[in-house]
Amino acid sequence: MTSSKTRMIFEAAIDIFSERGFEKATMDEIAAKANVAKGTIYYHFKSKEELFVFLVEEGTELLREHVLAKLSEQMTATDKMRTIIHEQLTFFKDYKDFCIIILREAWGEEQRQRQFRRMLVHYVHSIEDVVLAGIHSGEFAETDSSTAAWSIFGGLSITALNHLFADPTFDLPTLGPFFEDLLMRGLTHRDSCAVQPEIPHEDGVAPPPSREARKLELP
Amino acid sequence: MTSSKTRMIFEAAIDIFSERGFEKATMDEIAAKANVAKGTIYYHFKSKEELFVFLVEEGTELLREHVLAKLSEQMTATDKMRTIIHEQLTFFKDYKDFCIIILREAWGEEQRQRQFRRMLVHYVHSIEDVVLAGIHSGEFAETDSSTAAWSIFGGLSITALNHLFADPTFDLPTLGPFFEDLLMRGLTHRDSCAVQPEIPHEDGVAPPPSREARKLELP
Amino acid sequence: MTSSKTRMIFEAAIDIFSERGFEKATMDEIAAKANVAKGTIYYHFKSKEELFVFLVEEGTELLREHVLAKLSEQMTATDKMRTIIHEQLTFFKDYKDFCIIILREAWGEEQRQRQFRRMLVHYVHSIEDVVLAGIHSGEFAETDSSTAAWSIFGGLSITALNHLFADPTFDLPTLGPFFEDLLMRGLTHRDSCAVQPEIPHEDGVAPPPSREARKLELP
Amino acid sequence: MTSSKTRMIFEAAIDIFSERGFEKATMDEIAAKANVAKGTIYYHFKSKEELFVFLVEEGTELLREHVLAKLSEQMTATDKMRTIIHEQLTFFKDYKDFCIIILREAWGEEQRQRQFRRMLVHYVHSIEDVVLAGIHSGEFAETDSSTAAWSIFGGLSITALNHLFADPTFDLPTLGPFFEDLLMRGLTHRDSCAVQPEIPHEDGVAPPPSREARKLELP
DNA sequence: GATGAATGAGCTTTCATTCAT
DNA sequence: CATGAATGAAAGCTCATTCAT
Repeated sequence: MTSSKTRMIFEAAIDIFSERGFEKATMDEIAAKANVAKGTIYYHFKSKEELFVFLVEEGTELLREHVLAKLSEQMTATDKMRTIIHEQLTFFKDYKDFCIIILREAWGEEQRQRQFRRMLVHYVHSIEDVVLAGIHSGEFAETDSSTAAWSIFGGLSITALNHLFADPTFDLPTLGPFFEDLLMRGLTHRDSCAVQPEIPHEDGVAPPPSREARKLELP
Repeated sequence: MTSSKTRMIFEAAIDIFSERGFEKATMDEIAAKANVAKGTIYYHFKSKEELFVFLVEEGTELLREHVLAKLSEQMTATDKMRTIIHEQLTFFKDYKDFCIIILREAWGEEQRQRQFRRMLVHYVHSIEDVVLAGIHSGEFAETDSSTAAWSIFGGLSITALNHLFADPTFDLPTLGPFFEDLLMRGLTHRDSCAVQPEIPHEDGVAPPPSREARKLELP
Repeated sequence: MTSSKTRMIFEAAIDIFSERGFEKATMDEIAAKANVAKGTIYYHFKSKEELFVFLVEEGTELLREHVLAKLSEQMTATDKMRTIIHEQLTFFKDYKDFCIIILREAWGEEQRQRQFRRMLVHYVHSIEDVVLAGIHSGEFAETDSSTAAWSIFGGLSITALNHLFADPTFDLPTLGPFFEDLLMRGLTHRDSCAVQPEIPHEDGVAPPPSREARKLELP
Repeated sequence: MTSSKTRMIFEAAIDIFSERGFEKATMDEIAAKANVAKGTIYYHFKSKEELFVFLVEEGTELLREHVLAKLSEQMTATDKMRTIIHEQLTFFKDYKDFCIIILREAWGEEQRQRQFRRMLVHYVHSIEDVVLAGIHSGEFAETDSSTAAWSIFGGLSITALNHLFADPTFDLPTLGPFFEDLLMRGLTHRDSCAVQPEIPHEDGVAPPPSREARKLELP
């Protein structure tokens, strides 16, 4: 990453890979966007695959560091989890392209895809650690921590991805509170216990607004 | 789907597409697996893309029907949600290949990918409907139903996908109870309120087994 | 040509061959236009090439008969030539598609192209016969009759073809008088001799009207 | 045309296209004849069509320049026309392949064919300009200049084409005098008026040799 | 007679990679 | 270090022809 050429290639590659996907991206296009000759890419990276793996490793590591940097020892598991949610959304907002690459290119039996999954597993383990800490501290109920961690990661990612494709300008961190609520208290959060006594089950009472109409009205 | 050749092509296509991804899959390979000549595929489907879209539409619709068929009017939203979780996992177990295709091929700006997302949106709307019904009935707390639905779909899918790649023989429905718990009551389920008194959360007491070691110990 | 199917195929083939050319025309398209199954064409014609040759032979023979039918023994060579010009133009007007096929498909070393040229040679010989008769009778000057005949045929055909592509509705026989003049008396027809004494070669005098402006003003 | 590879491809392409026609010519064949890899053609030309159009534009322009270069301001229209006839025949002799391509590939509604016709029209306009100048100067009689020009071009081309296929070694310029005569004075040339008194038109006297026998006996 | 599903050879085009400069 | 012309394997797709019904 020292040479400016390497940097330019790196950035062009993220752009092109996220836009086209690994298979459809061409070295010509990357070279053109990076303003270098095609041969130059091969001077710096052994192959298209290596370029991709390099990029994916850097990116996943960046995500991991971005999120972990915000966690401190003193936080409760709950606070850590909130932070994770918020920071992953922020990261996806800032590195939209990379977010797309992550979900698109990790699944398959190619070498680069296995490598990619290894990186994801590494990241998700960081989430799982928080889950485990929470269980251990009593904040969280006993559960399968791995499933919980992947579920959190997957829910955040797919939702983000969906939003990004539906509206590229959408501000992802906006979704944070919903995720926190859903994740910490579930769909049925009977908050302070004893609350929510008068559930208006009656038919027709305050019908839920049409799905189309109410998408995302923040409180 | 009447002709047996069409059926053979269809099945071979799922196989190959899930194994290789859309771009890497070749018509030669599909033809070979389907035991038909390459031209035969083109006799039945206009193009590789059309074959893929057909397959994806059939598959997504199958998923939707598979899940919705198990929901009945009398169920509470909570029961419906449990059913959705269980049935989606069952479907992913039975149609593993298709599950892989879903997450891998829906993200991008190609025509087939937009079409694919349209199908996913259709399915996720069905989940969202249950969320909305639950909110309406008071079973669920107010929240952004769309985010909740995508989160459920994404959490289930990515977790399933991860498991399938880690261990193709893994029995996905096993994860159901964890998801139900996580989804309905969140990480912090203080069930019956005031209950859960004797959780041995004391530090150091029965430390969670090493992450690698305990993956997925069902209760 | 007895069966109605054969006739339908024949007509569809002329349509398609003239529109697409031999190579680009497909048996599917011909079958569709003829409202028969593809196999039916092969029941009546051994191959695409045979269908084409059949059509070309019929057509060229038709042209030859169409023109020759109008020539009578009593006519002078000059009148015969006028008739040939007029009738070929009429034929090209009525069988536009075939006219296109003629010039497009006769040149090459494929079997069908040799066969096609044989047919053309046959037709051009009929023209040459009139030239020879005219020379013999003293109406025409001595010249190479073959070159004259091909020149007449080629001049008429290419001009017609050009007009047909520029304006498909153009009425070809309109061009007859120009051809007759050009052919019988040449560009420099000083009819009654003694005419044209003061050739104004001076530069710049009365510039010729713009080409675009005067196209085809009939007298 | 700078690179030697481009030149080699260009020349191979003319060869193959003229031999096979646009549709039947294959890029493999062209590559083989040019002694380059198939990919190399695509490095220099975007597509088969572009290669063809390039070749056709170069060729038609070459024909036009070849002919126009021999015309000088001082010439009379008659001399110019003689020159055009002679030079076009010379060109067709030297660039036989291209001559074949011209008449074979200009007729149709494909993009390349329209483009081709545009080039032909450009060339024929140059002929028409001479016709117009002759009419203006009084050398030529009034006539439709466009029809005359296309007629000249077509007569020359088709006749040449026919000869080339009948005998590839035939020396086209030999035909020049016949064309000049035919074109300038028509079939019925009563030359200098009153001249040509002793044309032996007596019946039976020196009957024209059988058509087959005398093809092209130059005076 | 007529059909149309099936075939596979053959085509154009793409693109990661190499290498002489 | 950097370049970009050259490569050739591989891919998607077409279509004349066949043949069982």
